[in-house]
Amino acid sequence: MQITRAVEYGAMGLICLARRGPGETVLLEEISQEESIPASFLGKIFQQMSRAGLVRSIRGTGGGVTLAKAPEQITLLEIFEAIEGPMALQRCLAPTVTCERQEGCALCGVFEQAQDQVKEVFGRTTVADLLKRHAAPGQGHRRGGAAVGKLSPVVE
Amino acid sequence: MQITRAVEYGAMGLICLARRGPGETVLLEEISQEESIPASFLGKIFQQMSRAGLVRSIRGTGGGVTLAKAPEQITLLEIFEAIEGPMALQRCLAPTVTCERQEGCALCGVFEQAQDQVKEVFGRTTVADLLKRHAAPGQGHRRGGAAVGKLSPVVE
DNA sequence: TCAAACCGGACTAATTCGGTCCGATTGGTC
DNA sequence: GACCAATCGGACCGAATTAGTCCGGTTTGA
Ligand code: FES
Ligand code: FES
Repeated sequence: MQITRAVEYGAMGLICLARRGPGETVLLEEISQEESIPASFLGKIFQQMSRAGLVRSIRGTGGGVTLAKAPEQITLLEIFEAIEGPMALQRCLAPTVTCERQEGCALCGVFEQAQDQVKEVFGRTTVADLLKRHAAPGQGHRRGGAAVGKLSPVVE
Repeated sequence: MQITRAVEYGAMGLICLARRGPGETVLLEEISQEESIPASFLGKIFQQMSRAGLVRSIRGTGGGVTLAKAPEQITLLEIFEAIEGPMALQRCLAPTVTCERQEGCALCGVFEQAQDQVKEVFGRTTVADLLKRHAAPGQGHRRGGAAVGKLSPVVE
């Protein structure tokens, strides 16, 4: 039950791309080195993000990848779904379901609530946000985090 | 990135147990059949929930398992963590971290927000809630669910 | 003492994850 | 047109995780 490396790498890749000027094309190899992500794996990931329309990729000499939209327009949810497909926190929330029970099942109702929350967080977080927060170091995120029942006020 | 069967089965098992009278001991075999969960797997799962103090298990003739607390006192979060250990939606949120980056990393900050939301949902949902919703069939949960940006008002 | 039940750990099969490899394709450059 | 630079696409592979199974051990009631 963990976010995969692919998504993590994908997001890092886009942040790295957004850090450059807008519309700049960068070699995959360069991103790979900068973020220490295996180049061939990163290639795969960018392929998927390209198909999803998040980046544009240019082949041939002088090619590379560019953001296809402004960093403020690319959400983490899009990145996630570009790479993993539709989010399904539990098997019964997937497009094709294999579980009997189904109708009137309480359990997947809760899972769906949880999933909607995750989607909401991912959906409101853009690459620009990530970049901005990345640029401002100092206080790491760890262990000051809101515990259950005391949510961190992130937006407003 | 999915909730495991073990957690799903664990929750179903407890719901099944709660459906009986309070303090009633039930055979694992019985739960297994009722919920069509492999008996030996279910045994494993109840072992872990027993160690976590969610159920009490009685061996020997006439044994079985009972809820160790009232259904209103057992949250889905407890079930989850009894079975899976501490929740970590991403590797950097785990107790022992293997990722460089760490301090000032924007990405896992977002993941932690998402995780806190999930914990909040799971933490407020008890076995009693699940049972109640399970008992009231009719409207399944599917596809009426809140989309991003329009959260379902569950508790207030 | 015997059988009913859970306990505990070792084991296994299937699936997913985290990549690698390589040939094909596309586009510049000379 | 030859050649090189880059991504594309799919096949492949090893490791880890998931989803169980098995079996001998222990506890307990009859
Ligand atoms: S329908 Fe499969 S767990 Fe609810
Ligand atoms: S510290 Fe590992 S992804 Fe943020």
